[in-house]
Amino acid sequence: MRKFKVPEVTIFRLSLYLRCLSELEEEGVEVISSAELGQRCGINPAQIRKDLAYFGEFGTRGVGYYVKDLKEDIKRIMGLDKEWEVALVGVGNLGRALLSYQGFKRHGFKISVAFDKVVDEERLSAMPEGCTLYHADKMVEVIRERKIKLAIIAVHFSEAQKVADVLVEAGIKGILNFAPVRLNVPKDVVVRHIDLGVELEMLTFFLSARIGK
Amino acid sequence: MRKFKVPEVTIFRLSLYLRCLSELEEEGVEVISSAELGQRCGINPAQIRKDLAYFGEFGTRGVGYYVKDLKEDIKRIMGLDKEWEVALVGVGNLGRALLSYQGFKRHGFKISVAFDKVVDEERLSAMPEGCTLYHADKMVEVIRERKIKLAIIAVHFSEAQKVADVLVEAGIKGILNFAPVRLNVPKDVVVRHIDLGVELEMLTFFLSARIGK
DNA sequence: CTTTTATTGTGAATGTACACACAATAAGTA
DNA sequence: TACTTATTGTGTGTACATTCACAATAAAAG
Repeated sequence: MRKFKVPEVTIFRLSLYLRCLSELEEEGVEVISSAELGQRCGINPAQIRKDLAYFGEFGTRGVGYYVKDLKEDIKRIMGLDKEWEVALVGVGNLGRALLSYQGFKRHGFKISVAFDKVVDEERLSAMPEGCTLYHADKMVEVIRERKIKLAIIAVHFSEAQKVADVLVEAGIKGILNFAPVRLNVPKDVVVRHIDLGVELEMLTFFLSARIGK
Repeated sequence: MRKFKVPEVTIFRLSLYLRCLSELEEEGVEVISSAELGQRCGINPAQIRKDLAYFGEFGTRGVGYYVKDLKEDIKRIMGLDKEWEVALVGVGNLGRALLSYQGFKRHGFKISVAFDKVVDEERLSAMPEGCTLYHADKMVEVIRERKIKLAIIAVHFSEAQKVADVLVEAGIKGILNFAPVRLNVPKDVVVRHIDLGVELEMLTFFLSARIGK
């Protein structure tokens, strides 16, 4: 396990590098320098090297990085060398959108169970191959049974904290939260928060400053 | 207009303060100190004061901040003292989820037009009150006509850049992008990027480091 | 009107992240 | 094997962000 603290932005950028490397691999590029990679993903080459240096030495001096190897290394660093099962809570509009999002698979994620207070034909028909819908009452049981560690909260904000509590009880260790609420969880549980309102508000700030609408 | 550069995190936090202040107002709290506000939203009180100091003096020494006033001030700072019309491009699963998201209204946003390559009964029936669906060909015309400045891209990644180009042509100045692609736009256009894949990958990094699955 | 109290606004200190510049070094070439 | 070339890995300086600590000051109390 790592000894030194790695900045969060570094992890964020690793994920960008990974996407870029996948593209390069598809294009048939075998070797790339930090300079070229930096160009492609809009990041300073020194930054890339520093980011990677937190985890070891992956390049070859005078040559660069072998695309395939670096991709595998970053995947391993980020824990993406195996598939992750994900539990989805809330099969409303957003939940269904997430279920149909094809991008997860490419990243090695699979929503294999979904939960809702209501189990009806509409929701059942939204389930893709390999994903089972359960009543919300079954959350602890099913998640424990399947040893799932990742969950997505896509319920109304008034219920988000309650859901989070149940997920923690069920053994979930990482939560992606779409509800506009700061979740209270034990510190061994990691939460990432996607807040559409905040994102739009940040846009309007920059716009007002510029166009002075 | 502001003379000094304001860090992006400060804008992010202003948005948090705003939400917190709205909650306080609903609870009937009239005055709050930076210490209490900091407690509530998990931010150092000195940080809050510094953030606000970029824009002026809003508190009363020995007393604190008047909730209602500060809320209005932050709204004004962020350009949220008027309603913003938003154009949505892509009425697939994600687009429909966004159309039904009630949170936007609370923040003063209104999706008033939507565009898709396909205009069929399924999509038309997803339109809420006050939102019109147009064929994608009408983008430039409608957006210019209505002088809309904000747009959300919720199309397949293979089309995102093309859509962005059209939006820029139509006069859009702020884009919220859900497609996993770094958009290329003129520098007077602001883009915020929501990348589900990256968010999940960041989770697995922290998890792997902890539970070493 | 003066003193006390509470809390802001801010200069200075600390901590963190970024970018530069170069020594270290792997591979290719003579 | 020695030399050249390209590019990494990293020590160092700089810029930026956060936190501390206190002087400034508004309101309340005497």
